[in-house]
Amino acid sequence: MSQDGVGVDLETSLGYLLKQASTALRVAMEEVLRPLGMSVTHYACLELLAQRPGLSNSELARGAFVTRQTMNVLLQALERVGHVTRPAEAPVGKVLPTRLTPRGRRSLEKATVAVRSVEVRMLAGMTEAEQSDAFRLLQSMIHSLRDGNDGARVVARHTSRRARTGVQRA
Amino acid sequence: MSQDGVGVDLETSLGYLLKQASTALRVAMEEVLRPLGMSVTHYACLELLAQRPGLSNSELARGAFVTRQTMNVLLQALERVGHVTRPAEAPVGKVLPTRLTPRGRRSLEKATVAVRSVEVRMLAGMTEAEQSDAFRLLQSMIHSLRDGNDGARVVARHTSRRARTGVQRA
DNA sequence: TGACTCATGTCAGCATTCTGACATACCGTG
DNA sequence: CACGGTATGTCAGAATGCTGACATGAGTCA
Repeated sequence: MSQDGVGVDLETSLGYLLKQASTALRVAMEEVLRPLGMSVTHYACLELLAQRPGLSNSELARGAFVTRQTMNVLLQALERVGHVTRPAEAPVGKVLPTRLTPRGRRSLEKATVAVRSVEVRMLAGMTEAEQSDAFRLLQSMIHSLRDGNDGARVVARHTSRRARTGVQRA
Repeated sequence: MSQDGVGVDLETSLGYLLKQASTALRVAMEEVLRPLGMSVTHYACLELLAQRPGLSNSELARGAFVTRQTMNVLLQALERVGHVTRPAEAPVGKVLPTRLTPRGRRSLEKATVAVRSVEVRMLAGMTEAEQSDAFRLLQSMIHSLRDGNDGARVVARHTSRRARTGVQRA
């Protein structure tokens, strides 16, 4: 209906398109993961652990793009159902290295297949060369956003820890 | 730290990179929007209304990638502070066309500048041609994900629901 | 015209994630 | 060694978005 002639730049905005793509991907993943009783963050956590055994809570959080608090509650749940294990005491410092249990690994396997199929579908219609291009271009955007910062010297970024204080909503 | 030799495919996954890029963009936007007391969804709503006056609640929801319920509470808040207006009664059907007030428009203008700067930063280091490539590739991914579906006829999904009649297009 | 399907607006309850805060452990520098 | 700076794990409360559900209006088809 609203087909106006204005140079609506949402239609031409890469940022908007990026959000759209990411949303489509998330939805598609939720779709195939739901039957397995698994959320995207849930899957990301397991996949990270499979590929890098012994990651800590904080490292997992960064890898899954959530706060370490959020990852912590997820890990506690996963521990309860026996998908991961953490030592009762930290071998060094406070860092608790997490590992998949055989059971967790089996659970992951089904999920990996499902997720892989989504990624394959997403890449359908793109040549190898185009996939490489996409990879390179996305990396460029990420890099520019991360440290191509204006004035505000971002040093830490826990996960996104600029956080002045909460947003005062309208 | 954990730099194992395993062919860690999270490092080469376009899906993972897409999420990373989208997260970086969201964080960057929140950063510049926070001083203005505005969230990303909040901004998206105003921007949509500026470019397509008279959009309905549901159309705005689809355009901002949230459910219509979520958009509804946002609109009520925006109405309360006088940034948008909706007729008390629907001119036709149940659809309430929403419009920006002058005040809402002023509020948007500042935000637009801020957001534009983020997008410019994100595109820094990319040529025009590369930006076009990125656009085309993202569109391809979105399209493949949306209807390149495998048998599983999922209908549910308030948000990306069909949307033949809405903002969607492309 | 009546039945059916679909989209919309909205209320209410629930889930997930986030922000705030605290204690603690490591590391570099003076 | 003491100290400031940074990271970590974790608990608790708050915000944000989502699912469920309902009534209503419009379009379609027989």
